[in-house]
Amino acid sequence: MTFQSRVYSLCKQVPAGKITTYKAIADTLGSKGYRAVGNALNKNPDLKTIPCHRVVNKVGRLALGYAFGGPGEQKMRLLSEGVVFVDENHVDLQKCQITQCGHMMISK
DNA sequence: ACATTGACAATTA
DNA sequence: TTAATTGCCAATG
Repeated sequence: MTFQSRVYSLCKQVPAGKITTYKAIADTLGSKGYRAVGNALNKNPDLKTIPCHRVVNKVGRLALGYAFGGPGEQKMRLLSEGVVFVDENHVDLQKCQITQCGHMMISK
C-alpha cells in the first residue's frame, strides 16, 4: 500500500457535508509530511472517487492550486454538500471538520 | 542517486 | 497581527 493510496482511502471516508484537514490525514498516516498529503492529492487519479474538495488546510482555508477549476469550484461543491462557510474561503471547522475530539479520527 | 517541486504547518521577525 | 523563513514527506525530473 503506497502513501497516496492511504491518502485517497481517507479522503473517500470523509462523509458529505464534512471536511478534513491535511494535518489530520498526515497525522492519521503517522506522518508529519503534510505537504506529501497535498502532493498525493495533487495527482489524484480520479476526482469522482476521491473527494479532495473536502480536504482543507488547518485553518479551514480551501486549497489553492485545486486541480479542477480553482477554489471557486471547490467551494461550490462544499456548499452543495452542506458545508458551512465562515468566510469567503474558510469553512466552519467547528462543525464540519472531523475532529478527534470524539477521537473519531478518520479511520485508517 | 541527487536536486527540485508542491493542494501544508509551525516558528521567528 | 501580518509577513517571511524553515521544516517535513513523498513524488518527479
